[in-house]
Amino acid sequence: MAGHAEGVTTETAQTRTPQGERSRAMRLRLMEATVECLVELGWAGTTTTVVSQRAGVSRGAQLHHFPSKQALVVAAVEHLTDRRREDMRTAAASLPEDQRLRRILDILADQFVSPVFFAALELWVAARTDADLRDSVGPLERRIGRETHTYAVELLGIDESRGDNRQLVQATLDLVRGLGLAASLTDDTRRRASVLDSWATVLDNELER
Amino acid sequence: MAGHAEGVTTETAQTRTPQGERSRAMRLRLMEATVECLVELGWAGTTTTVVSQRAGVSRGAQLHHFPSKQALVVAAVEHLTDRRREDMRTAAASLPEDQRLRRILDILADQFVSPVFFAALELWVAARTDADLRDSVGPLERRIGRETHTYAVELLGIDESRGDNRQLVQATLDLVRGLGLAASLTDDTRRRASVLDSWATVLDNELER
DNA sequence: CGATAAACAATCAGTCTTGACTGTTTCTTG
DNA sequence: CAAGAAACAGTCAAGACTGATTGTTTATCG
Repeated sequence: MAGHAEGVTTETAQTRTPQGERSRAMRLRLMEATVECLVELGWAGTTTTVVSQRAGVSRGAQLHHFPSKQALVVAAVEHLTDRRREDMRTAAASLPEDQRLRRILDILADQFVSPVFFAALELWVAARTDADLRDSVGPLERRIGRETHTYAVELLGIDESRGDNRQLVQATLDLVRGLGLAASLTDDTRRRASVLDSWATVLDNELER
Repeated sequence: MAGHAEGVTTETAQTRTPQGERSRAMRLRLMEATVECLVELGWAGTTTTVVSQRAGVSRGAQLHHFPSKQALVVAAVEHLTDRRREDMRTAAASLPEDQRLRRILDILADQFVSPVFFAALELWVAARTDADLRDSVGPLERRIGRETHTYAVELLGIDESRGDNRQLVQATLDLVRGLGLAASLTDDTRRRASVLDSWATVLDNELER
């Protein structure tokens, strides 16, 4: 119904969302659905069909945005890193003065028992035996590792160049990764807390400040 | 028994292997092939067909021994635990006197960067989102965890009830697990060695003997 | 206002995996 | 030695997943 003389562009676009906006929202929905699927169904269970259904996006639209499962998943990983960063920033914002070190460990450990980590874990493991995926995930994971490391150093407020500080931070991150892996199969919140308690005192003794 | 004609049994069985023997050998081949497939191809790539081909066993024979993929994989996990135990025993047998602690860490860490661990990792992750598999793998993994823990305590020659010793051993095992996970994607032998170096000195300081 | 291009929907064909079925060989037992 | 049971081989049908193809709607530009 082209009311032949209306303000053409201005008035017809009353409730219309610009295509760029919709496109971005759709990409976001797809990526978040991908993450959800990874967490709930694992790598093998995360089929492109399931993702499209969960995202409420038609299969064609999905393939328009992400031409392959590979592309979809890689984008989802990218998206994941942002969420990880955000989570950490907000948690770190409200750090109390007392037991600061112990709280920092909790923040770091939480990174590796969260659904976000489980999704990343699925990718991680799948990438081990998939060359293409490894090429995408490997560098990305290294970048995240470095980011997390420098952020941990920042939180702890230590000088990396002194003594074994650098190795201790790395060990801490490897430790929480191991704890996260254990948590993926069994809920061992209590054990984890006790291990972190001990580790906090150890770090307090061993870090050079 | 058929007195006069015993030549029958003895002579006809010249090159014949008893069926129990063959059966066991075939089961073993299937399980080892399963482990190999898990390591090289990952969980999704480990199809029953591929396993049977690699084991040189017909598909029918395979299904005779293991009625489903589930059964095959669970059996392979059981088999895995034995290999893990053996590996550790043999490695621990030749422990030198000097730098004993550091060597012990290597033995433990090797457990988690070996193909054996990678195969177990595939199962571990797959079990997270597969209820049936989790019921089989969960208890088993806990058992192995306990075994490894007591063995580590034995190697270190410490009293678990003193101080934070118990937590420190657990942290050590969680650490090497985290290191193993990192190693699955990127070969970071050097970094791992440096982290373990620091960890050794930490343990040396913090363990109560 | 008309045309072009992008976004989207729906369907379909090819491939792979699983586990069941049927027939053959090998061992054990009376 | 014969009969029955177990081990084994090969084939096949059902189901699922991926990605390509074709047709329709929506936005932007001349």
